[in-house]
Amino acid sequence: MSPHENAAPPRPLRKDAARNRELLIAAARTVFAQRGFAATLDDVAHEAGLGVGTAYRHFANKHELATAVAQQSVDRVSARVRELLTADDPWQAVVDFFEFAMEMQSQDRGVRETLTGSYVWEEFQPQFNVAFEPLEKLVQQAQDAGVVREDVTASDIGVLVMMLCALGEIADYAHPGLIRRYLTMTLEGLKPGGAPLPVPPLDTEQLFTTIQKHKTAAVRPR
Amino acid sequence: MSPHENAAPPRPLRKDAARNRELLIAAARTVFAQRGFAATLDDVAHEAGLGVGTAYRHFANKHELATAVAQQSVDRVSARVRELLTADDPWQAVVDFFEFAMEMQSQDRGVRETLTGSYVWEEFQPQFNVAFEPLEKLVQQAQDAGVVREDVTASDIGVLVMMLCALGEIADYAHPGLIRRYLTMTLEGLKPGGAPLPVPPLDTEQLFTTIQKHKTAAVRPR
Amino acid sequence: MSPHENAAPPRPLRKDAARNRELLIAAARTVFAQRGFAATLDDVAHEAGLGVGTAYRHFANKHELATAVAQQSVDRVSARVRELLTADDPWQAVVDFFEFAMEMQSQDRGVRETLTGSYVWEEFQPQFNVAFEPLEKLVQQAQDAGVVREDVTASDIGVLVMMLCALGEIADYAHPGLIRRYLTMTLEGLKPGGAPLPVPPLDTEQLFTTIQKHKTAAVRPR
Amino acid sequence: MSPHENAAPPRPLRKDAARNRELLIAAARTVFAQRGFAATLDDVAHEAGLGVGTAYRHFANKHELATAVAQQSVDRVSARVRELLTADDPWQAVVDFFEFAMEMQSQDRGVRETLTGSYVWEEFQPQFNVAFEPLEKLVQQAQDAGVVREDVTASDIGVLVMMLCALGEIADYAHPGLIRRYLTMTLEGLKPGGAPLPVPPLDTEQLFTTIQKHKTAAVRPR
DNA sequence: TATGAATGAGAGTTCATTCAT
DNA sequence: AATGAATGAACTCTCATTCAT
Repeated sequence: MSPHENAAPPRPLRKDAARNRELLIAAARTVFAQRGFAATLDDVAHEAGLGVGTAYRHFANKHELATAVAQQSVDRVSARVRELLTADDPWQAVVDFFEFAMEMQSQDRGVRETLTGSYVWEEFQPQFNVAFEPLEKLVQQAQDAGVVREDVTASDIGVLVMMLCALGEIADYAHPGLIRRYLTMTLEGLKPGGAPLPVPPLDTEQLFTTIQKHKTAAVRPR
Repeated sequence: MSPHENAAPPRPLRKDAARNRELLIAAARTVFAQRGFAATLDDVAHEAGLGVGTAYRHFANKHELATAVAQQSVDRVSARVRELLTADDPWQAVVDFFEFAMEMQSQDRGVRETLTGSYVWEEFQPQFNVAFEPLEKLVQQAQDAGVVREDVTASDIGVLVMMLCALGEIADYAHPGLIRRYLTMTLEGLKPGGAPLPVPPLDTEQLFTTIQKHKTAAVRPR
Repeated sequence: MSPHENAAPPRPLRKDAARNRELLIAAARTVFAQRGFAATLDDVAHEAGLGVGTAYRHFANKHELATAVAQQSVDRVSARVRELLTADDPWQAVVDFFEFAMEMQSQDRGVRETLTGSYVWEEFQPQFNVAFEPLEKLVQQAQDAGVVREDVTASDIGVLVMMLCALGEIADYAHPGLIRRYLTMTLEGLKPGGAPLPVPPLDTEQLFTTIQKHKTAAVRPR
Repeated sequence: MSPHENAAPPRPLRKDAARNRELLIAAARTVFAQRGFAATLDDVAHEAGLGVGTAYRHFANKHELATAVAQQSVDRVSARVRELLTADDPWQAVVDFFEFAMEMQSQDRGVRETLTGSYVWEEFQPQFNVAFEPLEKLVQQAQDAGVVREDVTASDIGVLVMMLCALGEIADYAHPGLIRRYLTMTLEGLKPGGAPLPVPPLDTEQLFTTIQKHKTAAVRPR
């Protein structure tokens, strides 16, 4: 690289710009975690020690920033699932996955609002798929081991996590731990030997699209 | 005896006014059902073919109208539970109760937002209790018949319904019927013989209070 | 030393923002001067060539802007009183003070509404006191010279100004100058030798509090 | 009068209608006295035990009712002045007039708002004149007795009363009696021997018109 | 005729987004 | 590139006045 770089600005992202992006996402996580997506972008920007304008330089609008936050969360889930793929006990791996997801949401109202579909956005899809691939393997392993009913899919797990998050959204603040009661019941439903499921599951694509559709109806950006 | 009668309405309400009140609640149900409680009172009023002022004559504010809508829904649930108390098959009664609740929420985003706690209000408590009393009996009957695990309570049913509603909120519009898949799984979790539940349930009062607290954090009336 | 400096403005305020703030206060003075505090903040903002939102960026609400306007007026009075303290003729200084106050109010319905107590606010008190200190000296000087009756206080002057303003409020627009007629009569009442005053005056604090109380009853901010 | 009166309805006012009119004015006096003209016509009507509609049957709008109230007040003043015309001591008569007016306003915020010009209306004029005629005589008597300066008129008295009322509006609630202090000073200004008045007074007509103009600017009926 | 329900323009305030500095 | 000031549509709620019952 020549030292005359002023001549060629189009580098992907200047170092401080990249840093600001991360600052913003971190601030957004903090703020959204506490007050949900109802929080102001002004608040997020100031939490990051930046101006609103800067936020808009990095993210087209509030939803995009929210999506970025959500993506990071999903990335963390992805990573965890991949770890769990190498676990010894396939059933425990499934349980651990649920517990990890519960742990995440219990800390973060933004995550809950995301998983409950109040606020996701189109650009979200890639990460979504990335997370579901290993989850499918995790489920398959458990099914191969005969500890999870055959007719259950990764998208079912996604749905069940979301339902549990809905509870977390309401009860976790006042009664942390309560969610474990319903997690236990939910896990019962995954074990083999239950009544046949009357309706086929969504595939990953459908699940994503469905959440999309919902949010579009729910939130109208100005 | 309607549970509302303790309220002792100061005057019987003029015939047209009573009709408009109903019109407003109906309109509110329609509008809130489609667009959630984010919808404007203006919209509700116009859906009812009335002016905003009229809405404000009947309801002190948006929350009160929302509460009225929610109360009607809860009343319908109450009534249904009481019917089911006389059913022959106690398990089927429980299933029917879930299906009724699902049917209701599937039609109505307002109901879902109510059950998910985004928008309930203090005055709501009496109805809430009225609905839970017979539900406790329903659970007891099923437990006496040995078809529901002993450690499950009415408040658990409430929580599970709420979780299923969260799914309805997202998926029902695009995939009506999908919810039956997860209802089936959920019901598995109620059957006797499952793993012990690691955490005690909330009692009815706690459940109500918890939903209250949540909503207070989420929605700030002006 | 300006009396405002204790306030310690967090930041020096960007140049354009500072200008807009002044524009707003100026516009507010103009608009409130003509139409009183009943005028809309929308109107004020547009008079300033700005949007409402801008007004709300600078002032938390209408009252705060009104207070800012009122403070400027009181500051002008303060300054004038201080000047008059050095005048040669103590009686003429008192007269000049009244005339200055009349001149001010005659131009400005906002000032009148302030002095008549329709719209003052808590934060206003410091300025109020700052204005009354030198006024007390002015009165004392006149009493030492034997041209004002001994039992009269600065708060009396305040009250009399207010009463004259009430007249200005009604008559000044149509009959500018008329107020001088009643000012003359009022001044007669200040001269030594009159009938004893049957009731003690308020002190400065009481006067302020009284105006406060009144306004609180009259105006209810939302 | 024939007993067949149903045949001829166009009598000036049916007895109960007349009674309702009085009920309304009485209620308006009560309500306006306490809360000023900011009070709702609904409130006035209910205070009278009637519906708003009835209020509108008797008075074209809020202002007209306010005017009716004001008229009664002025009538009471008129009557009192006429009484005082026969008093022995012409100076005391003037003093008594002021005291009567102060007494009235001290009880009634509506009166104050009327006399301060916040809320009078066109139809008011006749009563206004009726009140001023005897007042002129009262002043003349005092001047003939040499106890009031020659260049003072009835309209001056009106103006001074109004100014004192402005004080009452602010201070009377918290400091009843304080007004007597300023009444004393005001009366000093009326005694012969003062500095010449630099501006001629308004005549009654002008005074009325001036108050009119003011109010038109101040209050904009919708 | 009396009632009180209905109306709707308007007020104060918020906040996502734009844009001048 | 970063800032934060400006914008204005939108939202909730009030109340003088009208009108159906």
